Amino acid sequence: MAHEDRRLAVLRAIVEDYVATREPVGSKALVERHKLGVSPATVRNDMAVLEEEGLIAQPHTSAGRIPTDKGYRLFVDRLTRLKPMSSAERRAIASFLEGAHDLDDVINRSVRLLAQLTQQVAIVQYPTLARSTVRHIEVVALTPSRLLLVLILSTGRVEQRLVELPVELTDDDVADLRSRLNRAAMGERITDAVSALAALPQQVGETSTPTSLVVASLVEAMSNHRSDERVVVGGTANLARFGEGFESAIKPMLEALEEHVVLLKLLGEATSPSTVTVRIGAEGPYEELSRTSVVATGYGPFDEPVGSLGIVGPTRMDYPGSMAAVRAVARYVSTILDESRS
Amino acid sequence: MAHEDRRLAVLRAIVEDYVATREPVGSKALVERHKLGVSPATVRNDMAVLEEEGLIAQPHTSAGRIPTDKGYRLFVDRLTRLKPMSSAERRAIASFLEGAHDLDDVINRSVRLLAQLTQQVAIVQYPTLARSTVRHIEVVALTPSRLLLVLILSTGRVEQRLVELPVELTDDDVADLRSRLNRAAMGERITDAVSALAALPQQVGETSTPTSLVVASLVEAMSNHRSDERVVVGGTANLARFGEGFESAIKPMLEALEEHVVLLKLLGEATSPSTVTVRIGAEGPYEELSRTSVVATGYGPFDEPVGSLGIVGPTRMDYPGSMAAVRAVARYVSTILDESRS
DNA sequence: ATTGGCACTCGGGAAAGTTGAGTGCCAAGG
DNA sequence: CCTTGGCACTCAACTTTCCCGAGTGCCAAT
Repeated sequence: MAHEDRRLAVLRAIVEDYVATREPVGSKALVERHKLGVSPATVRNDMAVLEEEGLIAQPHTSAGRIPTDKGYRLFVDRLTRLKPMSSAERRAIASFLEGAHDLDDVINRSVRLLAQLTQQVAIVQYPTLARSTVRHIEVVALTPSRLLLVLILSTGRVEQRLVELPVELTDDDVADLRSRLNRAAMGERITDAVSALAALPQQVGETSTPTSLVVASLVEAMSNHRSDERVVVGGTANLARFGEGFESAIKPMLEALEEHVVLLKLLGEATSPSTVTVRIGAEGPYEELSRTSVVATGYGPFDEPVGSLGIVGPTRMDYPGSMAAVRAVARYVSTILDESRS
Repeated sequence: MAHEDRRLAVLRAIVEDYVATREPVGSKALVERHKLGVSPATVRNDMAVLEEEGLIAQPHTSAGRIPTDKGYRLFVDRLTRLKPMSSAERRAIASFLEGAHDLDDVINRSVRLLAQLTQQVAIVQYPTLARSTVRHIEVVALTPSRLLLVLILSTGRVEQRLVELPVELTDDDVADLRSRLNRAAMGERITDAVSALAALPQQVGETSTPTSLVVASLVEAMSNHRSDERVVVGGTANLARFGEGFESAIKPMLEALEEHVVLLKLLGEATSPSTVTVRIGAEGPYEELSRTSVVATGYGPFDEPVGSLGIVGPTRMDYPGSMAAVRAVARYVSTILDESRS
């Protein structure tokens, strides 16, 4: 139907205006700002229908309409044409990220960049251990009975563990241990490395104490959930900008941002690098965040995502813009990581 | 003079009440809540004097008094008796921090702890590189021409650097390099290690390219300012609690918290572990933070501080409590670090 | 020096009034 | 059957006015 189309156009207009002005939008203002080719009265009729469908609502009787969560949902699902980044923006992104060398740098720059592009709070997850492969295991004897294990992964991540041994090792023991560990685990995926390592002690058939202790510690480091939970947050100052009636939501936001577990859960839904996932308001599991939305995606080689990144902001946000920015940054991060892996 | 003493008592009472109630305190309320043994009229006279001295002020003519920055200053300098932590608190701190193993853990737990104890925003700086000694340098060949340098320091910090070489190295070359580097730098302080390393290439008199590249990279890692700038922030959610008229200050706060350089500058004044430094309001260099105070101290062995930690909050804060908490946490962190260094 | 008394100030909350954007509905016109 | 201009109605939010009472400064008495 022709009417159906126009109603959607009206919805889109409402969303766009509301996002831009932060104020309920009325029929008159709508026809003025968008050339809809119909009169306010007609728009009012359409609005009535949209309201019946639960896509928009009025804060109070004599006010304009604002989109509901459902309205935003429909908007992002069907009415959003991803606006490509301007070439200036592309260049800015590229040059900003290319200055980075080590992993920390890439991650930190990404958060800042994303926060700046979207003017929202940005979240970037460190590459998960699960997907990466072991590049090297270093064993350093701090004292004869105290070892520092350094685990170097393909993504550039470095994990460290201290092990206290009940016996003293000679330098040769250490060198032997190192080479055995590396022979078993190098190049393997974490999961495979874990099993390969687990098989080690028996294989060698020595007095298993030191080796098994070391292995246990390594396995622990590899399956360490805490490390998998590493995320970096940036652009918190943008929270203040939300202001104007959003104050009540700011506290739960700040709390969530400190709870990295929560953040990971929010990001967790979006692992595929090929899609940008949007969670709107109360769609998520957290009551307190019912007025915030999350725009996220995965990064890494697209058949094998290694992490997620995204932004968090009020439900009233610029979805097309955010989605474009999130996607763009994710792509660049993917490329950079890929280069450094070569 | 006897009057002098009472006036100070009045100032203390004003500070305490204002901190507790967040509201300007009047003469009548004062005598009711504190047994000063004098009448409101007398207190009013004292107040007039205090106001003349610039220690207190009235927001508007017919209101109670609030302390000025100068008033707080005098309060913390002369009227604060550090209240010791309760033994329950001590135990809580100890058990909370003792669960930590690696350095990251200690730092992260400390921030949380400090934020929780003070109900303010907490900042903890990573141990500076400058003071630590080199424990081990690991060289890993990722490809024949690509080295990963891992620098392990006495504080448990691990720095990594990638080096691209114009030539290819054999495993023996790498092993040789590693042992030479370690012989030169191990056990040295960063500063000494830098010079020792710088002397290396000539000493050996080889075609200096790979070695000097590696050395340059190591030196860079050691003098890396970015790493020295590492700070962790926690308890941001407490910002929301400040609320009620403090909203205008919340944005600059959030901004400052993202600018780690700023934070370091704030902490930088307080490096000695034996003193707790307090910066009140406009005493600091940042215009925007004129309504916030910093309570900080150094940690580490007291003759050789390795880092600082502290809290940031509104000028209207519980100074005695904050100072006690900051000091307590700094002490525990010092102990823990000391143990793990043994 | 301290204190009770007293006139004065003034921020801020309650009550009342005003405005105008926005709505829903209806009847007329394509 | 959809669109449109007209119209009466609603109600949040702003402005104005009013009032109260906490708090002050000053003074005269002790």
